[in-house]
Amino acid sequence: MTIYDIAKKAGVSASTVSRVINNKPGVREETKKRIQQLLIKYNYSPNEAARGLVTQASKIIGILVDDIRTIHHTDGAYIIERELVKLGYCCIIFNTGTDEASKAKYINILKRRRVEGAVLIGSSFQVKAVEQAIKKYLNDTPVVMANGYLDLPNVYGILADEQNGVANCVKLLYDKGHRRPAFVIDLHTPSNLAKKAGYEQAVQSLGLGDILVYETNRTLQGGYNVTKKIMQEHPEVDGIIYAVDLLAAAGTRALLDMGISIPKQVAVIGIDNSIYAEICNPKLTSLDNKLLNLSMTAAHTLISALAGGQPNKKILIFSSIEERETT
Amino acid sequence: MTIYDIAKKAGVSASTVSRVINNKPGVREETKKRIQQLLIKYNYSPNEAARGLVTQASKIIGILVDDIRTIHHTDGAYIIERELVKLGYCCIIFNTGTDEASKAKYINILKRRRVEGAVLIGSSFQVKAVEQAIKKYLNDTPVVMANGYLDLPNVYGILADEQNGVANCVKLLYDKGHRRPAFVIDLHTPSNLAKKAGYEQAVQSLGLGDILVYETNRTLQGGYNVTKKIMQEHPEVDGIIYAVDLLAAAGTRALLDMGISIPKQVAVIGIDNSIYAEICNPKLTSLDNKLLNLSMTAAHTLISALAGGQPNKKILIFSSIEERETT
DNA sequence: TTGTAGGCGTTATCAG
DNA sequence: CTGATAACGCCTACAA
Repeated sequence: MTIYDIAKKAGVSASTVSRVINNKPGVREETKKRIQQLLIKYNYSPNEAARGLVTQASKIIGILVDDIRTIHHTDGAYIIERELVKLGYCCIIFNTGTDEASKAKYINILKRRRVEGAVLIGSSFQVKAVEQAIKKYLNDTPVVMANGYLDLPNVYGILADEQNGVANCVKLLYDKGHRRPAFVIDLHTPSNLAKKAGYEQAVQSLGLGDILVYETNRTLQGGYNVTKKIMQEHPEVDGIIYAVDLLAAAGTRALLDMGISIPKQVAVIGIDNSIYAEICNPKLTSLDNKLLNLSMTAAHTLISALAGGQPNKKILIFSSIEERETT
Repeated sequence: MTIYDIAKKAGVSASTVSRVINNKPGVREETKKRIQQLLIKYNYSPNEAARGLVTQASKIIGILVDDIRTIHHTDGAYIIERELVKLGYCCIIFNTGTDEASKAKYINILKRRRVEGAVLIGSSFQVKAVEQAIKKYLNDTPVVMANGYLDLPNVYGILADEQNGVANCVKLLYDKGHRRPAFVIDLHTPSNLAKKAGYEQAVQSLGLGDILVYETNRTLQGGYNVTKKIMQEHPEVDGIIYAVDLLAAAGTRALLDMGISIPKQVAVIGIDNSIYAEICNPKLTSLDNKLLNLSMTAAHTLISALAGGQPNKKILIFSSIEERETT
């Protein structure tokens, strides 16, 4: 069912039908009514692709998520979707994985779909390959990075101050008498590296001795095992900060299973302040990097840029520590 | 940059460029090379909307999610996306909320985008308004329902046998000596109502006395409060089944805070076998409704239908109980 | 091997 | 107030 079909049935031209559909003035009330009825009768729905072709506006936003295992990435995508749909946009969402080359590929796909804007969720987009792909394909399209930044004229970054945040976590432990903190990292994303840097910085400035950084993979088993390893190799450790709540949750359980009391003997801090932190027993103290705020800000930054505004190129969102039962 | 621009630079016609882009035969190797270089030099990317107009194929799949708070819905959407992107589709994702009317609206949006297929995630799509909207707008497009079904020729349903599953949970409690089970429900979705029916059926067939169904909202606080209420009003209760893991996790904590031992005094069972169940301490026994399997099956059903196959109209996925520490 | 012409479904710009 | 007509970017016969 096209506007031509409707036009024929109504005995008018396609342009008149188009006017009615788009609520343009200059159509006699009577013909308008007639056409509207036919539109309804035949369940006419405009073809947005054809429409976009002539208006040069796809009304599509591209969202790229680097790691769907990270609950606040997926949640963030939905938050952004919800804001943009209000303005009549539709969102195509891809999960790119952490591989650099494939990210560039997806940016090309966004170009082919002629997206009017893009949001890249996750700090791992902050790499050369993505920068080049944006320059190549999306250089005329506003791109908002949720927890990342690239120095390009059309790129806007919303960043969590994770380095300071983690440094503050170390200080919190210190203030509570925990002087031997360890740090657990999984992926080497810019975000995680910033957290690690915050840990190292605070440990050094407070003179807490050696840096104790342990690596694991982002699974409950990984968090569990690495925690046991830490305590075996360094029984003097009295506080552990984990790069994400998920690992902290597993670590908490490992400590408990080892008969270690929390937070008395060992304090635990997670990062993200996700639902995991609240479900955990004892409830996790967690660095709140303001996911919701960050995603909302990303959405509004994009909306502003889309409207021709001049949003801030770089916005820093301050984190805070949500204290619960593990510190 | 259009094929015309490239054609001009190459000194050929647009059709020749088109042939090269689409790898069609009948282009002299030399001109082909020349054109390919120009394509790369100018970062040409075909406009998929224009392409779709002429090929009558949007290569777009629509995914509708009813409730993004449900972690296995959002995860499911990503699983499905990942499968379809392999075949060159791109997915537009909307979260519709649980409101019936707005769901119909989104189905219309899918039509306007001329999606080639759709996946509806969540049992709450199993309603009249959606059925009518599909008939009206998507009657020629394969629609797969993840955990739902509607009796229309183009609709395929993948369903979890939650009623039996919950009945089996009651039996499990029974076998372990827990004879006064209660059930906690939040949303009145078809899925949750099936779970409730399973509970009631088993309680009756085992002759376990009165039906004890409590309602709450899907928050940790809700799960916590309702659990205390249950134990106050019915201290004889010795087992609680919660409609979702999230509530069970909160309930577990409430029981512990009341000094009730788990599972000795009161056993707990959640539903979804989500990560929440594993993070919880004690780890939750949970009804595994095979989310991953269900989403995968949905994806493959759609792919089969898209390819012109005749997938099963209705597939039942059998659940199982993952026993952990709360039973 | 290559080019021309027509059309996909719309909107926009003119005339009338 | 209404109707031709020409785009938008691409593909595909058909013709050369």
